[in-house]
Amino acid sequence: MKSNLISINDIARALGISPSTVSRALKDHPDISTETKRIVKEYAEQVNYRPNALALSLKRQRSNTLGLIIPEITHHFFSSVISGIEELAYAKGYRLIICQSNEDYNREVINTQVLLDNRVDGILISISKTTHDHGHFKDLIDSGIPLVFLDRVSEEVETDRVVTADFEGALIATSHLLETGRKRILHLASPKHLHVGRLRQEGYLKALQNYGIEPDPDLIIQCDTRLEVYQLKEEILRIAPKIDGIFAVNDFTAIAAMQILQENGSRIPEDIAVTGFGNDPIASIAYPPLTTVEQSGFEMGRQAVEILIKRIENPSTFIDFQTRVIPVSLEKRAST
Amino acid sequence: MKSNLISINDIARALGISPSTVSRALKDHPDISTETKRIVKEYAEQVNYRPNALALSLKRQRSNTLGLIIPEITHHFFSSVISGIEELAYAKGYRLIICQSNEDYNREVINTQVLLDNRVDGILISISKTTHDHGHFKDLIDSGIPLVFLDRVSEEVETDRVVTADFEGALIATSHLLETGRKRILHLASPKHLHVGRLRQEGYLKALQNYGIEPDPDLIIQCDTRLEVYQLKEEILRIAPKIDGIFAVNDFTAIAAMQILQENGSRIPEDIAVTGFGNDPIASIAYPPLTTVEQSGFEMGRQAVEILIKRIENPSTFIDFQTRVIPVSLEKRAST
DNA sequence: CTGAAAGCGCTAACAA
DNA sequence: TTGTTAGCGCTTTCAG
Repeated sequence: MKSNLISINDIARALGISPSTVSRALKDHPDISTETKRIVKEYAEQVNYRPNALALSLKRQRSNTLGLIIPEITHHFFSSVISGIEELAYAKGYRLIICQSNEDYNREVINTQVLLDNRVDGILISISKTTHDHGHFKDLIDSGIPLVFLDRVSEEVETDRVVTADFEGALIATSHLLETGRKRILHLASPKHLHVGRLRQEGYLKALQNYGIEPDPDLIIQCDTRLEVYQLKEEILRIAPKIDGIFAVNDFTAIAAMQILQENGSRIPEDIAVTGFGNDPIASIAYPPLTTVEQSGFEMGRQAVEILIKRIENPSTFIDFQTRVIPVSLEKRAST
Repeated sequence: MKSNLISINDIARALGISPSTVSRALKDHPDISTETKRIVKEYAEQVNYRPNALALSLKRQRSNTLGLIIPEITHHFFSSVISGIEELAYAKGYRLIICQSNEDYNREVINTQVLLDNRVDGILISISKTTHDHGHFKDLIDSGIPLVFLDRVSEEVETDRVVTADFEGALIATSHLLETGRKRILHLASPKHLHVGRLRQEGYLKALQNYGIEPDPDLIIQCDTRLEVYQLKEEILRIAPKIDGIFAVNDFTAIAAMQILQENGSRIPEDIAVTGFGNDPIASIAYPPLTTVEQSGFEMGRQAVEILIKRIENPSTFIDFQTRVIPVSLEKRAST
């Protein structure tokens, strides 16, 4: 059946009544007679009428659309975040526009503009690694649109946040290494300006402190991608004989490290025990399966949307900004 | 700086000129005097004017938005597809609304409605596994909106398609097993109604035929997820002694099969060589690293958008529907 | 119970 | 060179 985008006006004309009556009839306005309602609804059904969301949005000043800016869609953690967001947004009747920053500051700035231009009702954002200036977030706040940070948050901007228990995760992962008798633990860390990375490093340090171990600055290397592990291969192998454990800031780094160590003759976990962070699907498939910190992206996404929609739907009632911390747990596997 | 959503009318009022003059000045209409343009642009800049995309869309009958319906965002292949789509769509000035069907037919139908309601200019879709009725796709075609199928295509609907070279991929993967001397090759297959799965099975059969091997129906098991491998564990292990190779319809299935076989004492590739399909990141990390068919989701996404935008931007000029086949290649690793 | 009219923000044909 | 007006599709106040 043809359905070439009928409007309320078309229906009104066809039925010889006014557009306003059609509008009301379709939404069961009490003023309209049962008979008129029946006729209108029947006809609307027949021609497959569907309200134009664009016109509705313009009228209502509300698009029922959420915007998301995320560093990299192709990254299991982020794609689970998206999945969680999409799930709840859909259930609540919101659409989702997704922008990718590709870890590029400039693109992130443009993306915020694009979302604003499209009058999204709220924005979810996980900050790019190259973002140091947070002015564009402040502009969003100023323009009055609700904003929720996810995982990678801005500390300069006051708004709602949903984060992983990064400190605790790092603490339990490192403590686990210490409990199993490891003493010289290398930390493969993220750049300092990433809040997440800093928290994980603090968790690592705290664990050492709890066990009365003096941290050794040589045992903290900034290295948080598979590629960087290969670039820093020489350095890591040089340190290898002096260590018996590794706490890596994420699973990719952990696995790459395991691989170069194994190629170099180290046994895992006998010589060096390794833990990652994130519980990416690759962790359970790595050899040996990687002990890591489970971090639910899906749950983060859901909770972020929950907060965001609450803000959108209660614009007047002031609620304090909150930071929700999604708990983590240790997945013990054969690498430790 | 405050930027609370200024409209053209606001500017007109503030400057004491008409909205149409403002509109024209902002877009460098030749009729407008240089002086007026300067004043308008300066003011617009100052109050941080941004055109309302909703109003524009309504007026132009064109939203510059693309819709995507995809089975599961959390799946590396699909997330790379999304990434390719997002990349090119963004570059061409289009927004992207993403819907997830979660492999659920009903949700897929509703999603097509949602996208239509939002007046997207075109739709990209990869069909859910549970979709057997294709009426909703026909409705889309009837309503005149360009539609491009991605990877999992409908054969009942005539439109543009971008697909993987599934047959060839299966052919080269199976041939590779045969070349290395394997003769009894198990195929872990997708449900028959999935076109992709059927093509891969045909490629498998063709390879056998090329090598003069009679296909054995017992050596084709319908099993295409990690979970199903575990559910069919008994059956697979029962068959294991009789086979020397496996061609799995995807990498997860291949890896899960390797794992249950290894737990059961089989050596890979010595006893049984295994190939997957897709080159998921886990393939290179599996133990042993999995030989598999490289399939570029990113490239598929890009090409699908390219076709779609061409259709959108040349609605009148009739171009024949095309099916673009994205080539594949074999990634040889230690599992064969 | 129903209709006319205005307006959301923008553009474009037509007038001046 | 600029302004007036109508209209994209819908809702809603006000009138009848």
